[in-house]
Amino acid sequence: MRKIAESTVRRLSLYLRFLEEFEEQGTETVSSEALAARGGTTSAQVRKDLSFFGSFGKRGLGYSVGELVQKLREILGLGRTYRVAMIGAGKIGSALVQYRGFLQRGFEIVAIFDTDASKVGRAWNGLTVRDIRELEAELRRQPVDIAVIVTPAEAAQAVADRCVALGVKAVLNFAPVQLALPEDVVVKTVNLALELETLSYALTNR
Amino acid sequence: MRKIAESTVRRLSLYLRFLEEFEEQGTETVSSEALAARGGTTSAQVRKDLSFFGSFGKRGLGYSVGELVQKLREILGLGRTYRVAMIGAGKIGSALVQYRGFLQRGFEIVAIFDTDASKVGRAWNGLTVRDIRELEAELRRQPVDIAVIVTPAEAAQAVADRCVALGVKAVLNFAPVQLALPEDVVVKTVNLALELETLSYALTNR
DNA sequence: GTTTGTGAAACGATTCACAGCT
DNA sequence: AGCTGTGAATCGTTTCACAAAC
Repeated sequence: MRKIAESTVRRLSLYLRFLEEFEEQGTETVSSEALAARGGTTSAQVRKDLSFFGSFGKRGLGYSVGELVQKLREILGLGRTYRVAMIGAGKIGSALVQYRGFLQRGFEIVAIFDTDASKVGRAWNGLTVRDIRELEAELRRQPVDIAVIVTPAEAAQAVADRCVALGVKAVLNFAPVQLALPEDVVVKTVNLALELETLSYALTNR
Repeated sequence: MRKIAESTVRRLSLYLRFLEEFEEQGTETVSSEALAARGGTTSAQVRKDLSFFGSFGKRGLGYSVGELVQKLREILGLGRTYRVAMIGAGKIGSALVQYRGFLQRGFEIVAIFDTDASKVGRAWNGLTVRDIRELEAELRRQPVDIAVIVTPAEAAQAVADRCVALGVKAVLNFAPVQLALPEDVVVKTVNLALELETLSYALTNR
């Protein structure tokens, strides 16, 4: 498949959210204009984004909400369940484990790891926190698709390497470091410091 | 000042992180090539990014680490402290309040709000959780620069509007909604569902 | 009449490549 | 000799504008 820009994929994900809202409200048909208004973009952008994957609309009419939801789920690969390992059972890990949106969108947390002896053995949302030393044994027993890394900065690279060695092909990284991983592994880093500093920049320069 | 791309600002923030590491290691001088290697970009990119703000290097030599750190802090507006209100005292809010990086970079949380009566009155990291009904009174007594929104999706827009009415000029939004705010207000949204879906897309299309 | 789908044009960001300074 | 700073060239994304479909 032709290479699609990350910005396009992010917008598709947004469109899906809006379409689900329209669906709940019982709206059956939506124009690129309406979708654009909801998402702060332009109708041409919406149409171009969709056009990379096919033509899903009817001229003069717009898009069937249900059909487009279906198509977007397919495009984004949301038709299946992803198995997720959470690495780090600190505050953020704990918040993520309880985040409904995870399961709602088909991301199932199947294991949690930590180094801290006082956390190991505790039950979290029905899952037992395991010692990080059991990572290899556990992920061989039940492989995962995605590793969510919520460790301190110093531990992140090493633990990511171990996950990759175990066949993990996608990493969602909350540790404030730039992970160096093979390029066939997808890495998304959420870096709070970065977000704060772009806010700071914007506040300063206006 | 000339409009600078968001991607540029994010890279500057990354460079700053790397330079601080170099500083700790006692490195005094760094080339655009070295910075680029650390950050996964190119030397030309580094030089171009910096050139928007001045010329900080010495030809034939590179950049003084200490000087460049200083300059970047200035550019990013990190020379001051920002006062932050946390709105929502759920799991994520609680994780953020304890996040060291906040204070470390000059972002001081001065108030926490929630609707939940069982949370109101509790002390969190030395701060008392207040009833959201006190938002106006409290933010008038001690104005803040930034509101961090960690409420459920349904509550986010209304609470953001109230903050903006109180003069808040920057919002960091963790609620999974697209906030509609006046364009002189800077909004950064961290949307976990979006990150997961871009991972899903990348896993599917390769 | 309305709205899509899409080439073409405009715009913006990155990379190239080299003159100029140390 | 080495490395920056920056115009020019390239590449990628967004916007325009209109013919085609309903």
